[in-house]
Amino acid sequence: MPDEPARAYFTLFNEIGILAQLSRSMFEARLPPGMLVSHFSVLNHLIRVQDGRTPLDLARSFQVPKTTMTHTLATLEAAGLIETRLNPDDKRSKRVWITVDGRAFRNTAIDSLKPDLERLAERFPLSSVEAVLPTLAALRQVMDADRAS
Amino acid sequence: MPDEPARAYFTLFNEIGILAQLSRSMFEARLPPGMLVSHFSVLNHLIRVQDGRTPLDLARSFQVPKTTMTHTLATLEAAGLIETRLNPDDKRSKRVWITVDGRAFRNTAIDSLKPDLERLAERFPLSSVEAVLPTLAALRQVMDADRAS
DNA sequence: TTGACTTGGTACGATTTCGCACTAGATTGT
DNA sequence: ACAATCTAGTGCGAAATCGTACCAAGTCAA
Repeated sequence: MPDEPARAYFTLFNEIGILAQLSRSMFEARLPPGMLVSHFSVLNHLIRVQDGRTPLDLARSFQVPKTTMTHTLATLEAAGLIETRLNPDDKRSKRVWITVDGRAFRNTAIDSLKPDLERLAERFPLSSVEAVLPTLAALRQVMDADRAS
Repeated sequence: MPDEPARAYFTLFNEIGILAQLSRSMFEARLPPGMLVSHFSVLNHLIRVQDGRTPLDLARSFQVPKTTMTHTLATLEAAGLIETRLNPDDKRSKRVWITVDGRAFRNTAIDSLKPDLERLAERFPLSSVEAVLPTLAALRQVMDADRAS
């Protein structure tokens, strides 16, 4: 691969990294102190996708090591936002459930983020989001598959 | 803002976060043990943009707190990949220079990443990169400007 | 059934990342 | 000139993240 295309891929990943950083700051500025995007994302995922997933499931969804997920879940459970129950089907594993408090927390967080999104939407319209999302999702799928192999 | 558009923005940031995670893993698998993307990125930036930047400059470029950059630079300097000199124009600040070893390290890293990029390019062509890059850059600019205000 | 192997989860320690508080040097207004 | 303010950088402590090693439960094959 010649230098020029390689550079384009580097630039893409660089841009993605900085955007992840920027969105992280934006989100965390609105979350209560001590709450991080990692916590919010798990709660959001439990509602969006479904309750009752295993920790390993969640780790894979977010592409983080399972030890990281153990730690994140412990924090969420200590805060009463989730609860874990043993999985009767497989005694090695747990299942994670969001609590009433967890649901409320997630909804409040979303509400307090909306002003930021609205401001953002003025300069980066929904149509642009829809323009890039499929391509990014495709990239994710490719990288995901490659990683698994 | 109704729920539906809000969800699209959430999905976008979720996708960006996971992609950042995936590219991080991909890069770090090729870097020597102990070397992280944060280190590589700084070296790359010093070559791409220019030597002789101040730590604060770099922190802003990567959107990380300045204490984080202090730590990253200390690690790089301990490894002999950069050196810092006092800035005669402003005695509060330093300037960061990449060393010969640093340059070599960065070039080696890029070479060892190329196979991954080539494999990626088979399924996610350069044209797709070029399709999303301008939009992502625009999003970055908008968020950057918003943050500064 | 039993031994080899795989899978889900955690304990532990190292490192990164980050917020807060502080110092030294620069800048601004009067 | 000089006090108030701002800026660059670091020290320190807390938390997140992650790799390694480990244990318990499940699977598979002979």
